[in-house]
Amino acid sequence: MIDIELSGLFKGSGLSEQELSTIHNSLTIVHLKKREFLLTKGQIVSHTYYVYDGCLRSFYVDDSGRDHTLQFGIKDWWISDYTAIFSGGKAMMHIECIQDATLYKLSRKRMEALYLEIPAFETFFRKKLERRVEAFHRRTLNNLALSARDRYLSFVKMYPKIEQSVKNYHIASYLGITTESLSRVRKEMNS
Amino acid sequence: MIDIELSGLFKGSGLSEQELSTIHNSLTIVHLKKREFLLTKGQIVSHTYYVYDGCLRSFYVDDSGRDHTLQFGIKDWWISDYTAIFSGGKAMMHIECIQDATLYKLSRKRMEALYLEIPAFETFFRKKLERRVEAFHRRTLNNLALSARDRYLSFVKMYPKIEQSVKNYHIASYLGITTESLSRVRKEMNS
DNA sequence: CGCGACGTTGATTTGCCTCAACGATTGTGG
DNA sequence: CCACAATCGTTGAGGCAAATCAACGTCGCG
Repeated sequence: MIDIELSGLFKGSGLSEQELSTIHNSLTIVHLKKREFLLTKGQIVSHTYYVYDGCLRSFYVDDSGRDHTLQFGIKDWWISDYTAIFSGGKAMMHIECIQDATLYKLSRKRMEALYLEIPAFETFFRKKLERRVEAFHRRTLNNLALSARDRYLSFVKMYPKIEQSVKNYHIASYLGITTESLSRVRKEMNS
Repeated sequence: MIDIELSGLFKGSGLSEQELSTIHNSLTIVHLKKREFLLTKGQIVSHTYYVYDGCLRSFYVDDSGRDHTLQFGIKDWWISDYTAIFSGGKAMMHIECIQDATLYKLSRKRMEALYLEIPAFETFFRKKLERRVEAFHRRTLNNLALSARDRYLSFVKMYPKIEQSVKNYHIASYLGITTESLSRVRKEMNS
C-alpha cells in the first residue's frame, strides 16, 4: 500500500479520499539508481512515471551518435516517452536516472480505465497536458528565436532547480549546443 | 444553426447526435480573408478555432522584428495561442489568415462547461492534446538533431499539404532558417 | 502596363561546432 | 584517508553551416 501523502501528486485535483485511494492502488513504486535506465529505445512504452524524488532525463540518440535531452524529470513531474505512449508505438528515446530516484508508475491501460471511472481524474490530466502543450510552445519559440546564450538564460530562469542538479552536458544537450559553447556562455556571464 | 456535417470535426468521438447538437450550438462561424488577423499580441485569448477551410498561421515576433511561425492551421486543425489560452494570459503571438478561411470558434469558457456536461467531449480533447504533445516532442527533437536541410525534408514529408499552399518564407520561419537558406536547400535537392 | 511581393543567386560574415589539450573535480580501491 | 583514474569543465585554434547583405529576375495583381 502506497503512502497517501504523495506530496504534490493530485494536489488541487478535487478528488475524493476514496477516488484517491483507487488511484493510489493503481500506482507501483519504483526505485532507481543513478545511471540505471527506466526505458530504452525500441521498447513498447506502457507506463508513465511520476517523479517523487531524484532526477531523470529522456533523450534521443541521433544517427551520428549525439544525444539530445528532451525532458528532465524532477520532483512532481511526470516523465515517459511521449512520442510513443499515446499512440502505443515503440520508444524512440531512452530514459535514464541521473540522480537516485523514487518513482510511481502508472500503466497506460490502467490510466484509460481510471479516466472512464473517475471523470475528475481525466480532467486533472487534461489540464496537465494543457500545461505541457503550453510549455512546448514556449520552448519551440525559444529554439526558433533565441541565440545559444539567451536559450541558456531562459532555461536557468525557468528551471533554476534543474540547473543546480544536473551536469552541464545534460543542459547543453537540452539546449541544442555543445558543452564547450555552454562553458563559454557561462564564462561570458560571470564578467 | 451550424451545418451538422462539419467534415472531420468530432469524427470518431463517439458523441451522440444530441451531444453533437449541443456542441455545435456552442460554435460560431467566422469568415476570414487573406491578410486579416484573428488574434494579435496582447489580446486576451478567449477562443480556440477549428479550421474548416483555408489556411492560417500563428507566429511570434521577436525583439529584432523577426517573425517565427509556430503553427499552421489547415483543414481540420485547431488553432489558437496555446501559450496563453489555457492559463488565461495575454497573447504573445499573432494569428494571421494566409488563405481565405472559414472557421468555427469556441470560447474557453464554453469549452470548460462542455467538459463538465459531456465527459466524452473532454475525452475527445484530451486525446487531441495527447497528439499535440506527441507532435511537439517530435518537432523539438527535429530542431535539436537535424540540419536545416533535414528539417525541411522532414517538414515536407510530414505536411505535404501545407508545403503546397503557403509561401516559402512562411516555411522558412517555421523551420527557423532564412528564405535564402531554404532556397538553397531546395536548389540542392533538385539536382 | 507598372509596381510591389517573392524567390534566387553571389559574396561575405559570424555564431557555433570540431578537434585537441589541459586543469579541476569526483569517485574508487588499496 | 590518500593516490590515482575517470569524469567533467575549460580554453584555444581553426572550420563550417547558415546568416547577412546586396543585387537581380520573375511573377501576380491593381
